[in-house]
Amino acid sequence: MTGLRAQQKRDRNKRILDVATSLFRDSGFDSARMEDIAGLAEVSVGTLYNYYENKGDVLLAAVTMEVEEVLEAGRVLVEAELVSVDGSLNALIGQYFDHSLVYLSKEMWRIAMATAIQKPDSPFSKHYTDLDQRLCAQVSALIQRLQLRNLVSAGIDAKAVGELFFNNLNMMFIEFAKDDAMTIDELKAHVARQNRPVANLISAVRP
Amino acid sequence: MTGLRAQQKRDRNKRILDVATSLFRDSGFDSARMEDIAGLAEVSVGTLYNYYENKGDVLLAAVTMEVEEVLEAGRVLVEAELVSVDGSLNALIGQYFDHSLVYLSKEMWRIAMATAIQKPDSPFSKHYTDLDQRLCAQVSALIQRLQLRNLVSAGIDAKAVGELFFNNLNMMFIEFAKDDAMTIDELKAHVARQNRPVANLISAVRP
DNA sequence: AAAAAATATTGAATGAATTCATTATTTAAG
DNA sequence: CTTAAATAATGAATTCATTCAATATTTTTT
Repeated sequence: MTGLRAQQKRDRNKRILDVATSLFRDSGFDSARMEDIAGLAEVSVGTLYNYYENKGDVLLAAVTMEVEEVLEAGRVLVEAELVSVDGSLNALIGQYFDHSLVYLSKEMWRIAMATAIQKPDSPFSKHYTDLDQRLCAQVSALIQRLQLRNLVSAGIDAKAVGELFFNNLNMMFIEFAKDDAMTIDELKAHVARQNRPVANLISAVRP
Repeated sequence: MTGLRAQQKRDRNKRILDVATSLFRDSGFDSARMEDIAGLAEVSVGTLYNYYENKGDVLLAAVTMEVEEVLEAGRVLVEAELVSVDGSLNALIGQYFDHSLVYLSKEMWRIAMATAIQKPDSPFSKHYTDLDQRLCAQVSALIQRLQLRNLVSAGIDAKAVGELFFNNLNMMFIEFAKDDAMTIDELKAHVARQNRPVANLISAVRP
């Protein structure tokens, strides 16, 4: 038995998250009022605030679900056949970007990222930051695996280079979210250009 | 003659900015109410909103002044004697970081960055983004100058590498602002480690 | 120098997020 | 199976950012 309370909590939480995600996507973040979310999820406003510290936190929770999926898909790619530094890196990063607008709008990303920066102590911000670190670790893991396969030169600090690549793609994703006119393909191309020189330099020449 | 209106505008604007900067630093962003800022600056709330679109914009204006100073100091460094890739890069970046907490608190940075992301169409957000681009261009300019001096290998895409370095330091600065416990020295050390492998790889071996 | 047009200022009104004292429900103890 | 303790839900009240119609000031025109 899970306990009645735990069950009810899970149910309410799911309802809140489902309702909020649709509202944010369909009406935009600002137009979705906490009262609306509470009403549609059949809880009171007070209860809503029992589950989430503030409106931004509700959004961050939705984004979080999305990133978990991206991480899982990325894990598969890192384990897969590795061809070249440039190729594998672009495949992984391209996958991140392709996944980003499936459930979420650019506006939702903007507000989620802004909230994570603005209130770093709120529980969901911490969770979001943790996801970022796992994504970063995934890029580093890719470089390390390429190194094990002798596709990256031995002397290279793979972790450091992975962080560099990740921070770059993360920053570029912020630029992408800020600019409604920018397409995913343009984003990919720009990041690929930035990565190329370093990817080439760290590539080991096969004996 | 400058015109009475223009003069009054400049005066009011200065008062608002001075008052707001102190209030944000001393009482924190949330505790500083728009009514307080207006009152101390001797204008009405309505007028305050004539000068700035929203509360975040007021903060962004303060941050903007600060970044202009950093840019100017950076310009001097880029023109100065260049020693090595690693050395020059760390000098420039270290300068950025050292300057960052002179007038502003970490909280002010967090909210400024969050606002710039969240409302990319507001005039001050555009201005802030523009400053970021100028900082980025400055890092690229450094790499290009190192290349002219034959300290960076000829074949390298200096602009791309500069962007990579910049996006990395920018992202790391966000992490720094999010973490109240992190010191500037820790930030510098971490970024230096991330840059080192690439700095070494692009360095030309002097003939 | 009066009138008209253009620009700015004002603060009360609005609306939405957030708080909190009260009330209700669930769980644990006797 | 009561009773007490612990948790959770509630929504009216509060607090602020933001808006806007009315008013005032400055500039331009005649």
